[in-house]
Parts: sequence; C-alpha cells; structure tokens
Amino acid sequence: MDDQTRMLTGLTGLAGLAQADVGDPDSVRKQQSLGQPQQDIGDILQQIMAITDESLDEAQARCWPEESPAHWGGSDDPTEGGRAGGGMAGGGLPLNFQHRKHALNCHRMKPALFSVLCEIKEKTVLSIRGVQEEDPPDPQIMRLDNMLLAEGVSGPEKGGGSAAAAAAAAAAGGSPTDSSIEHSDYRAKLAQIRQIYHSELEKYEQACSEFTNHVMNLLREQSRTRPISPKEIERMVAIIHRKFSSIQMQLKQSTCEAVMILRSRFLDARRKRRNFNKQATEVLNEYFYSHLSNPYPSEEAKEELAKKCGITVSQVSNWFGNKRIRYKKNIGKFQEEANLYAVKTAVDAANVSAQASQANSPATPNSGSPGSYSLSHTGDAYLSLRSLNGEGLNIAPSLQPQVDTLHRATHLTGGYEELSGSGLYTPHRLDANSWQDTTNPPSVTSPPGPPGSVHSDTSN
DNA sequence: TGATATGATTGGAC
DNA sequence: GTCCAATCATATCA
Repeated sequence: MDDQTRMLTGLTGLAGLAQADVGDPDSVRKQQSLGQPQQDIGDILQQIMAITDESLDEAQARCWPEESPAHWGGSDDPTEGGRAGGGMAGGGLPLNFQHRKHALNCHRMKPALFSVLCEIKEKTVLSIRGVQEEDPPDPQIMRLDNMLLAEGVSGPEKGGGSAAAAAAAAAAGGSPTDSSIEHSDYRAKLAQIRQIYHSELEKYEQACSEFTNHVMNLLREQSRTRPISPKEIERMVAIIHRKFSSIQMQLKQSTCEAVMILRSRFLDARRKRRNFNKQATEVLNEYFYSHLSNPYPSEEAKEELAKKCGITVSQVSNWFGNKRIRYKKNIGKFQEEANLYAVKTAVDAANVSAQASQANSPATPNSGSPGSYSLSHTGDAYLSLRSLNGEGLNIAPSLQPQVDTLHRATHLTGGYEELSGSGLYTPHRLDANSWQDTTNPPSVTSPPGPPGSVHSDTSN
C-alpha cells in the first residue's frame, strides 16, 4: 500500500516532468498541463495495472528465458513483442497482452516512470538492505543429516543400521536363522525408508528447481516493466531455497522418526525373551552342577559354553548369575535337578571308566570323558555319588534306574575314592561351597576361592 | 487366566 | 569389570 502511494506521488511529479519535457508554446503547455498529462498518467497506470493483473502463468508463458535479466525496457522494437507473440501464439495467449506490453514499452512517458520507480526502489532497497545475510548451516539439519548418514538412509548405500541390527541380533541370542530373518526384515524396511526418502527428496529438489526457474523468469519478465537487479533475483532465489530447505528438513525429520520407530521395534523384538533350547540348558546345567563347589566359569569356559549352546558369552554369564542366585535361594527346590545332573555326569564318567577298565588299562576317569569338563565332572559327581550312596539325599523315583546304574558302575570301577587320593582334584561336599555361605553355611570347609576370582573347576 | 519359570536389565558393592 | 540382588518382562504350563 505504501509503495502504491509512493508510486502515485511519484507519478504526480511525473506529470510535472512531462510538462517540462514538452516545453512548447504557452497555449499547448496550458492545454497539456490541464488534460493531456492526466490522460497519459491514467493511461500508463491502466496499462501497468493490466499487466499486474496477469496471472503468474500468463506472465510466465510470455517470458523469454534466454534474455539477459534485469534490463529496463530492452528494445522498443515491436518485433521483440513479436517474439513474445510467437511464444504466445504457441501458448495460445491473447494478443492484447503483447499489445499492452508493447504499448507500455513504447509509451513516451516510460523514461520518466522509470526514474520514479528507480527512486522508489532505492528507498526500498535501503530499507531491506542488511536483511539478507548469509545463513550459517542449520545445526538441526546437520544433526539430521548426520543421523541419516549414520543409519545408511542418505549417502552411499551400505550396511548402515544393518550392522547395528546384526549386533543386536547377536546379542538377542536367538538362533542364527531367527536373527537373520529379523536382520533381513530390518534391512528391507530400512531400504524401503531409504527409497521413499530419496524419491521425496528428488521431488522436492525438482519442485524447487522448477519453482526457482519460474520465479526467475517471472522476475526477468517483470524487469521489463520495473527495475529489478540481478541481486534481487538472487535474493529471491535464496528465499525460495530457504523455504524448500525447511520442507526438506521436515522430510528428513520424518525419515529420522521412521528409522527410530523401526529401530525401536527391532530392539523390542530383540528384547523379546526366548528360552534357550533344551540342549543348551542341559549343557549349562551340566556345567553348573558339576562345578557346584565353584560355579564360576572362567572366561574360556564361558566362551566354550557359549559356543556349545549357540548363545553369547554374556548370556552365559546371565544364566550363571541367575542360576547361582536362584539355586542359593532355594537349594531344596533344585536338589532333584542337582541329583539328576550329578547322576548323569557320574554315569557318563563311570561308563568311560568302565570302558577304560575293560580295555585293561589303568582307570583314568578324565580320559575320553565327554565334554571339556571331564575331570571336574567326576569331582563334583563324586560328591553326589557319595550322597547317593547313603548320605541322606532324597532321590526322586525317576532317578532310581540311573542310581542303580551308577551303583553298578562304581562297583565296577571300585568307586571314585581312589581318585580323591590321586591329587587330581579335591572333592567338595555339595553344601560345602563358600559361594553359598550366606544362606547355607558349610559343614565341611573347602574354600574354592572368592567368587570374584572367576575360578573354574576345570583348572583343578 | 493366574502361577511359575526364565532370560534380561539395572544399580550397587567390591 | 564382575558379581549379587532385585526386578522386569515374557514364555510356558496347569
């Protein structure tokens, strides 16, 4: 509104200017000062308003992109209008547009109008000077970019989050098949997000470029009727880019959110608890009960157990942690299980011994015993064996056949007491473990060392 | 559907 | 860093 007022004020001055230009006889001057200039001004304003009323598409359709921008008036040659007219003919625009434009360009008061517009513009430029500053890179965009890059959404396609997925899957301890299914599922969804992101980004970039061209062409076209400097066009382009980059930021933001949701879902799936398979539990229990005096597997033992069970070392640690606590809390409840595993390991050992004696060689219970814990198996099994031989443990009926087998085996091998004298191991009573001291004081002391020592009976 | 079992997590002590 | 103890969350079973 202010510009309009200024414009009109300027045009009032324009009337005076026109008067001065004429500078003819008094009669003519009088006539002109009264009627002709007013008519001229009204005429030129009408033309300007007509052009202003053009729609963007109309203006765009009759612009000449190949022309240098921001030159006032250009050529007044009507043939130039003809070029536009050619465009219009192609675009089907009404001819009166080129007439209007041509009329305006050829108007005798155009130079005066130009000087007024320049004057107004100078003032306007002064007021907007300093507004345009180089924007520093937006930290939020940088964060989003970094995240998208790290997740493998933007940038070159790579493992990206799938590496994290693999690690998480490994930590989940599920079977390899399960984890690979989850892994591929995760990768597929991430790829989907990536695809959508890139296609949207491309669309935005295309739209930005199209819109920028549109506006630039429009400004070039307008530069024929009002003074527009290249810098102004640049500024406008910068504004457009800012607008589009804010849209891009939204795209990046929602992509990040999508990735986060996907990840949290995946991690939830990882968190989903799965029972270890029967064989794994058996292996762990075997180790636990055969090392009941000191159920703290060494790092190597943990690794071996993990390998055997198809779980991670930390899962083995968790399992032993849980087992120790729960066993200690309720020894009675675990007694049957303890007996079962004691018998099992003892039977295994006895079988091996029997085979050895049958082969007419000295009984070496640790030779050829199954598993890596053969020696210690026999060690703690010995305890259970003694108990089973009448030291007051309750035997579940289901265990009786195994006990009988064990009795036969011990008879065959002469029992393990010989082994205790061999110096290869130190037998402990089941309840003589210092790790259980807090709840079950030992009746016979046989300190296996502090729990923190990560001592393994395999080292006995 | 509630009880129980069990793997995982967390916070503190050493 | 490991272990304990408590707790959570889910699976399994009766």
